[in-house]
Amino acid sequence: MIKDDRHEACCDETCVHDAVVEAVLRDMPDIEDLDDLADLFKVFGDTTRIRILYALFKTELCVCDIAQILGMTQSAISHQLKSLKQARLVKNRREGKQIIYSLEDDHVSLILDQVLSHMKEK
Amino acid sequence: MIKDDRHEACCDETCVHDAVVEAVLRDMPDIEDLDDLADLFKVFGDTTRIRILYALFKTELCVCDIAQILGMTQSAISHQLKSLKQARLVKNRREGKQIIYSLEDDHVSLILDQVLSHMKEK
DNA sequence: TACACATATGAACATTTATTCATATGTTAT
DNA sequence: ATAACATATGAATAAATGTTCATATGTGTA
Repeated sequence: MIKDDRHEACCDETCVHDAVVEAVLRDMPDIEDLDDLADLFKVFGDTTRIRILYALFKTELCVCDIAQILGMTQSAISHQLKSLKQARLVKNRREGKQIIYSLEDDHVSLILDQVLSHMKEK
Repeated sequence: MIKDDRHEACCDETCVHDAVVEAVLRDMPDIEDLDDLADLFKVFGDTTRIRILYALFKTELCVCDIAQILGMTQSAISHQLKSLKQARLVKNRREGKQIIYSLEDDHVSLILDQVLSHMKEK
């Protein structure tokens, strides 16, 4: 029989190393900052957007070209470009009827390179 | 009246810059590699996981400690640790009843620093 | 002005993903 | 062996996200 209906004792007072926990909490960045960080990573965490970034890595492109390159709908691309722009990873300018997109700065490529090197390790 | 029921002409043959498109396609990494890359970013793209990584950045921790630090359920933490481990961002070892987690390598911190610097720019 | 083109956008739908709950696994101590 | 503890895990639920479809906006051109 189970007589212990309070068997979620785990982590109440038992196994937690209080000193360590407090030390870590003291040095943790603000939750808001970590949220912003996660949000930025989230932008990179989608195949379509990563492919767009790699395409733009080579040259600036209009929306049509990107859609053609990825074999996707103009609408889908446009939606994702909006995300990328909100995250300040790409910028755009109008040129007649077209709108030309390009990478915002070279942090993008640095970030991509960093993560790529992690992957290549094994 | 609308006589043109085929007005999705966009990007068919018209505005696409074929030469540019082909050039970009030639240099694009394999889709599979880009998928892997996106998957890795996806792991960073979650508040809980980012907070876990930052906690581990300071010191190795058992699951209970992490749950305590983040103010979350042991189960939730355990699930996320699994993701982090599959992505090879953390490793673990058993120590008695506890399992101690720590960062897998220092690429993690390099990646985080890189993205942080992008955010701090403006 | 009217039309065609390039892009943007809102709503709907489908899919993915994070957390919770209940329970299983594996370790230590009695 | 049994009980208690620390962690892992499967299923269910809820929330977030990507694509599609239809349509709107804005630009150049006849």
